[in-house]
Amino acid sequence: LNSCASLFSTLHGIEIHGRLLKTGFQFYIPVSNALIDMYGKCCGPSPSHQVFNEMIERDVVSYNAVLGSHARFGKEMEVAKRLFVRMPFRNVISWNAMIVGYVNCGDLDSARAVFNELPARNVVSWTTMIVGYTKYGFVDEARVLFDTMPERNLVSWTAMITGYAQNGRPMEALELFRKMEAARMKLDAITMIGVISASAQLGGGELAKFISSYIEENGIEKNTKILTALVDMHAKCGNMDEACCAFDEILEPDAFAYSALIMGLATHGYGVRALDIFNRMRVEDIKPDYITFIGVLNACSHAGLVEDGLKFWESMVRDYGIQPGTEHYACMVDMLGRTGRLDEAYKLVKSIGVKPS
RNA sequence: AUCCAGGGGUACAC
Repeated sequence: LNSCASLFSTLHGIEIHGRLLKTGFQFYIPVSNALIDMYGKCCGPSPSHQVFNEMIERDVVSYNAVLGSHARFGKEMEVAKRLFVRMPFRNVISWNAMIVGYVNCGDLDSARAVFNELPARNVVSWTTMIVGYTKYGFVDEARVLFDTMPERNLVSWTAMITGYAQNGRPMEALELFRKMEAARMKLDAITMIGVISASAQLGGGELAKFISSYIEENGIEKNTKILTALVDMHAKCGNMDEACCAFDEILEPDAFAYSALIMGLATHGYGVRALDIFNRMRVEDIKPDYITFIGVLNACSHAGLVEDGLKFWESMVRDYGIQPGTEHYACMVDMLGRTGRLDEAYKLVKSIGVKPS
């Protein structure tokens, strides 16, 4: 059931549910608890509730699992709160589930209120608050929590590093990375993504080399996300050869990976190569998205491929149903402007429904 | 090992 939950494999979950009823295993509380959790993760609160209601005897985990089904995405926090206050059992996990819900709906004040009331906070409570603050740009508030929490683990460090990286503060991200190193902590792939992203923002070739070899030497798992981050980093640090090598290591590149490579090639003026990669993406049947087209139009703009640019601009809306955003307009205006087609550029600006930036 | 926290790609000009 746990595997079904993490794979969102509802059909297998339902099949197992059926077998449990035949074998009588549903009367073993942990099994029904796992069922509640599986349904909550795969299908949402209603089937969870149904299993919960059919139980003869429930424990705190049963309540937490059904609470999680409501709170997880931060929708239904009203329901979650009602359940939370009338639950007969409650532990730190119940409180944390409420904090997660409030964080995920952007209600940081409520998250903080729950956190403040929580009698016995654990490392998850603290880390969830740190993530909440950084997600909404309050990096310094997050850092205060990070510095005052009684104990930190890998996830807390990663949350703080990623928070800095995502908020455009790469120096501080790397400073924490150095501290982890100095403390001889073992880093994992998720931590490294924040570190790679920070290095990409700094854009130094030496740093990029160091990071690459660090990943090799420490046996960091080279999954698609790591490799995509490396493509981006090498491109931003001016080493397109390394960027391409990283891309070639990706077994099944997705839209993120293609976009990172296309954008890197575009930035360096390799318009034709960028369009080549875009074409390969079509052949491999990977659906380009909003961001892919920023790279594609950017490639046309930087390489002066105006006719291609106009073609992709139309195709974007017609074939892929992507509504142009400010970035796409900017690429087009830039492209037309650079090649002296100023009246067309002007017409395009005037055609933007909303106020142009 | 029945329930809670960390993940990559985003335009132009200066």
